Amino acid sequence: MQKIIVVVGPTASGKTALSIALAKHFGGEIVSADSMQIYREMQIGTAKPDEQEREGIPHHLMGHIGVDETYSVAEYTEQAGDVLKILEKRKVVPIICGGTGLYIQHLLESTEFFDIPVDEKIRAHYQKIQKEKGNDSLFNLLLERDSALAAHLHPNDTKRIIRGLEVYESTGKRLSEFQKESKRLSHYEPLYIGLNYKDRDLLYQRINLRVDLMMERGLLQEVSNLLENYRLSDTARAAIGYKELIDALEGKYSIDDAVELIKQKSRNYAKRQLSWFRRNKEIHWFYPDDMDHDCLINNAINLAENFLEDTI
RNA sequence: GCCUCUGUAGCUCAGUAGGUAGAGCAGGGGACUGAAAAUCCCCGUGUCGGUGGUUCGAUUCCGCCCGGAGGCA
Repeated sequence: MQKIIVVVGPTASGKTALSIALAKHFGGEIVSADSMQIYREMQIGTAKPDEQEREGIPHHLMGHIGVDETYSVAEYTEQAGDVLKILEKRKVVPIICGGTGLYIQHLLESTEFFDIPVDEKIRAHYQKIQKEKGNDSLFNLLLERDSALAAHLHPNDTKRIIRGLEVYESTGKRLSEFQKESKRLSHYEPLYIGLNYKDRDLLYQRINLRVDLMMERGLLQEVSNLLENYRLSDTARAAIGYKELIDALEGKYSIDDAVELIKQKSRNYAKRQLSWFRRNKEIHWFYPDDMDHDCLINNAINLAENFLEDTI
């Protein structure tokens, strides 16, 4: 079993600083679990730590993808698995740090990822059905083909419904079957450390402040450069802060409105992240508004120390 | 000063041909197996600006008062 320290939490909760402190203390290396920090050319808006902030700690899976490329959990799971293997051989403690719950879950939580690539043709076909006949008739198709999957999906959840239909059509097997078979014993032993604010308003204030800071650091410039020099992939374009400024640059609304929207979307996102992470009962939560910074770091280090020493 | 429009949920606004009201957004909770910074679901009592009047009953009609916007001077 490979022991792994995992730092999770909503945006702007202080994950980066904590992960670097942990890495320094244990001679560990950081494995990012962030669906947007993977992009090489996106710096400011993704709050990617620069060289100085990294304090010489190696960061894996950060900035290793071009903005013209799409990316998904599948690639992440595979690449992160490889990185963890290498770190294990080198006897280096991996510190996974990131806010993308799905990536972390697939990497660590007993889920073998099955290899069923996207089939754009099938996808388009069902999207057309959805458009012409509506959500309900699409949902009924899934009910016929994979009722177990349909049972826990809402009829409006077309994204997942289409994925279910796509898997069935391209493999002849139900997605719910794949899901059942994907359970396996994990060979990872994670220690989850979560960061959250007791006072939600405080977290939101931090988010607002950080967006202003991003603008001061030249986010607008970064976005217009990307627009001029690259063809952004759909996944890269979906990044909060980029999407809104692109729309503003294209004249849909003012830059000021875009900035407000970015704050809004970031807050909404933080809430969704929390609802994802709260589900994981193994997380040891720390609250920066309940404890001073050094104290929090020391407590986290102590927790990790016990975890790493303890050889079960 | 006169005329017109307007004041309803934190915000933007519907609405009640008189029986005390509902959407979007915000906010809260949840879901999540190859788009996940994505996508989806659930949660709406608020002196209907104030005050008098008409009425069995007014947020709705009428008067006055107080905000706001526009027009004429």
